[in-house]
Amino acid sequence: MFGPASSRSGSAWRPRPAPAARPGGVSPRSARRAPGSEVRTPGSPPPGPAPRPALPRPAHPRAERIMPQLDSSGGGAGGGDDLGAPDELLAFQDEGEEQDDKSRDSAAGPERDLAELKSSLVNESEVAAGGAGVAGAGAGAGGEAEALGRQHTSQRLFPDKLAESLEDGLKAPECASGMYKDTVYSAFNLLMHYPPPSGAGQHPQPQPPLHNKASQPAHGVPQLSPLYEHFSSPHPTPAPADISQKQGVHRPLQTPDLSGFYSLTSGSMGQLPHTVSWPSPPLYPLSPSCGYRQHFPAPTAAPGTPYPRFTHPSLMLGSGVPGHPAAIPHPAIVPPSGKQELQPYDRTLKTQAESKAEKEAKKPTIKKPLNAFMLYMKEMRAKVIAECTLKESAAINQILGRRWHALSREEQAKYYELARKERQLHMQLYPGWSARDNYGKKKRRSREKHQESNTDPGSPKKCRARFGLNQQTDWCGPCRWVCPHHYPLCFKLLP
DNA sequence: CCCCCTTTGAAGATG
DNA sequence: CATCTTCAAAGGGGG
Repeated sequence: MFGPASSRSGSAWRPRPAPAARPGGVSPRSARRAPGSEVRTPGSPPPGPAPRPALPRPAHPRAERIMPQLDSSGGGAGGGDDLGAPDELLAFQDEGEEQDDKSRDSAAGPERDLAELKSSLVNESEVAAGGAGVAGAGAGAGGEAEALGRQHTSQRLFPDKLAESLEDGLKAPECASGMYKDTVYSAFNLLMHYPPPSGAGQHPQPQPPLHNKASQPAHGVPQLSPLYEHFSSPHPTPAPADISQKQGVHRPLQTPDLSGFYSLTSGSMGQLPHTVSWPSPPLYPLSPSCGYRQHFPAPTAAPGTPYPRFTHPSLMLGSGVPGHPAAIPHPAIVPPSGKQELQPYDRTLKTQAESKAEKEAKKPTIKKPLNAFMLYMKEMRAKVIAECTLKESAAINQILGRRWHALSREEQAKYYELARKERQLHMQLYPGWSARDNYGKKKRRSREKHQESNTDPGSPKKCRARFGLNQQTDWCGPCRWVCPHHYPLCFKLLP
């Protein structure tokens, strides 16, 4: 068995994310938005993490967690038993079953049929789960609510344009099958969010300056770093940097071996052609108390120096001099806005007061390390885009989610392992960092907006309680979500 | 310009 | 302790 470990309880990895824990095949977050998905069968597990056996808590709050084990003798899920688990079956629903479900659903009405037809092209898992729900304990009104909820969700989440896009994209059988199997584990192409500080591509080929997504290759052709080129090809050729299109985050690639992450000895560094005069080792002190900032003064480099996007956190923090090339952001560190920082020339246009205020406001943000699925998405997104001619991330992510569940245990384990190393590296790079640091930076506005609104009916739970509805079988979300069953009641009672 | 959508997993917050 | 919430990536779309 394997699965992500949790530092929270110091417990073991749970076997696999159980799709059954998400009625209607939607995530908890989706469930909050999709009325029908709130319906839970009495015996069904809550959407939260499954109970896990306790393990010794690591000394460090963010200390290493137990890795997913390919060993099938692990507790709970031995051998292939998981494959027979109901929750797994849901994830592996195939086209045939989906067709049946769709046919069943199509009898509900033309309008719903249309919405279902559109949404089901991607939401097979939802449809399948809905069908399962009918057969399950939640049949009846709950199942109907769920179906209607899906309809509403589909209409809301996939307006015509997107639906058409999905239809086009999913015409390729591969896109709809959810059984993408030729996932090639490419460790180097995965994470490497925390590159060797030398910007130490083995190859001194110039890299494009930080650019926006307009300059990205169509359909997200993987942006391989020099390191990737080095490791993946005996005759590496210049390649564009691995750039986070949206945030300009440069994520050069590294060896998945953790030792490769950190053990950049002076000898190994010497082999790397420095495009900037990065300080000599130690480059990434491993001790949390090493105070690496003291070790790494801002490197000096001529303007236009290739590989300008990576820096040690300290370099980022200390690079406030306009025009100074030392402003090389670490991949995990981005301006709070999530946008690329102004280029030096732009910065010079700002007044000193503005710059000062901006500097104070724009303390760099250390991003969360990517989890296994995020790493998987990062690697496979380009493939899906190419195969399905889709561009919209929401649709692509749905496909990726299904493919993720279709992955074998071994394949998933690879990503869990990479994610574990990612966290470990992140923890060592930023010993004092906590995910709490980024809390509220995205949703603050929304939350504030909601708090300002006195008419906000609150959570579905509160909504149910307010109307005396059964928390288990009834759904009555906030009125803004327009519950097909209860919204008249909501609208009637709420101001 | 900013936020939404959509996915899973990790982890902080809350009751 | 169980549950809820937020944020990681991505990029088109919409207000």
